[in-house]
Amino acid sequence: MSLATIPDPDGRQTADDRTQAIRDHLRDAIVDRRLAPGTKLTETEVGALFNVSRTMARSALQMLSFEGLVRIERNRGAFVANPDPGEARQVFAARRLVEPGIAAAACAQATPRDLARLRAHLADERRHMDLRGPSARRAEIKASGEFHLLLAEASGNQILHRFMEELIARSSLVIALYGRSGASSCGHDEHGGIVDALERRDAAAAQALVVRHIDHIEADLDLDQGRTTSLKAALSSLRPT
Amino acid sequence: MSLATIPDPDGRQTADDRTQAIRDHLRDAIVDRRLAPGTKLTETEVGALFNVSRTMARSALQMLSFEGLVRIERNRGAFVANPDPGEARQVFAARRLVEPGIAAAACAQATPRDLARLRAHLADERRHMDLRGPSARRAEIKASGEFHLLLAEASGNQILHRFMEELIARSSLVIALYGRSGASSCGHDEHGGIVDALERRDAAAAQALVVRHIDHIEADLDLDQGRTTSLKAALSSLRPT
DNA sequence: GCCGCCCGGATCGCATACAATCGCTGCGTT
DNA sequence: AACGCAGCGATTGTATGCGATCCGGGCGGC
Repeated sequence: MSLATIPDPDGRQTADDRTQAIRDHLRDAIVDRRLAPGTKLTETEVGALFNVSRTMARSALQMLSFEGLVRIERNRGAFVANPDPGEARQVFAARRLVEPGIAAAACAQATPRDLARLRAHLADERRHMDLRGPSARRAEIKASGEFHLLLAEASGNQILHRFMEELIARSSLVIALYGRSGASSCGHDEHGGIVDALERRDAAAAQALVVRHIDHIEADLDLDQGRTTSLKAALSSLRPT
Repeated sequence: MSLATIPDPDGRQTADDRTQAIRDHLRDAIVDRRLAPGTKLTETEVGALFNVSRTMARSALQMLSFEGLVRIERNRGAFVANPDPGEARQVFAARRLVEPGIAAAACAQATPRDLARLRAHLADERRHMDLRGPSARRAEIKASGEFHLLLAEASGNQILHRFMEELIARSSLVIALYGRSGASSCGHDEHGGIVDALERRDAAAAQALVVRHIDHIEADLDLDQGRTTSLKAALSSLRPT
């Protein structure tokens, strides 16, 4: 029954913000699709799951709504976001705008430490790729997202990093929703190529590779599926339980 | 004494979210420098100013901290952000990355309605430019920011629009902090040129003009002033009252 | 006289309590 | 039988209370 457990339930070790921890757990659950899009997240329920009061649950949900992973309707409650194809396209349009620039910046700014972390991450990704099955696919999506986050970190710009955090989280949700399962593993080699470009400090190449990479990810999506009617779109907002 | 008043204090007219209104008022006050950077924003005090309880004040402050306009220190309180030159540079680096792309997107997506609104805004800006004095300068900074927001709106991408909202707010703060007063009015003609390019659907020109525009804004800043020591930087975090 | 320590006030963190709102169910009416 | 409406349960919106934490000032020791 438990969705996730706080590392230290008696609440001392965790030190600073427990609400932060709740938010992270919920975000993971959403991005991993352990929480289906459209699911209602009752404040009381969330609070009970994490052994905190509604205050904290509410706070965490509000944070997630800022990130676009949760939709809050006044006097109705919070629901796991259920991005329609249009929203999905916007997410990727934003990535297409932002990420090449981040790659270029990372080319100029990346420290050896950054590069090492990227390399280490590539190894992680390869490990996930060897596995099969739905949980492996989840892990793969998550790892793939983390690569882009590391890239943003390497750019040395905290603001862009935070933007990317949001974009990656929403992308993961979109991929989980609309991804054709088949080709999603193609990403890894492209990641490697990007790191190569970074190490050569070849900004133009890095940018081009990132654009191609995003193209590939988006091409793997099936964003035309729900195109029946506007009624369907309206219904998709309801909880599928 | 009153910082700002809620349109309808008895709290009916405002309809949906009062915390939203509080956040907007505070943001305006910060961006306008009616609240000096470093000022402590006590939950109780904010609540009293807007006739709400700490709960709402806290919520509004938390939103602002997400936007980077307020810094929250655990068990200490909320303070108006006091961006150091490094942070200022990150803000503008982010804008330099994002805005040209937005301009290009706007070239492709802008509706006649968008263009009309941009034109109307240009007229507003010209009106502000004719006035002199500190309050006029504030209005000018704000109007200048709104132009970029309209541009983001014209791009048709809500996500990018929200990113720009944050960047513009932080930019306004940075300009207010580090701007040399003299040349800031140069921006207007550039705005006009950008709209011209949009109307011609000339994406390349629009991008180039936006980049030049951001260059000019940033060139007008004096980001080397606090370069004495790291001690100075540490002290700048304290409240100047 | 200077330094470190302890204590008090202020402020936040979080929980709980009360009020407002919404959707739903069941009844009465047409 | 279908529609409209009123009461009710559930859930959120908002306020307040209590304990925890941190900063600053006063006191004692060195």
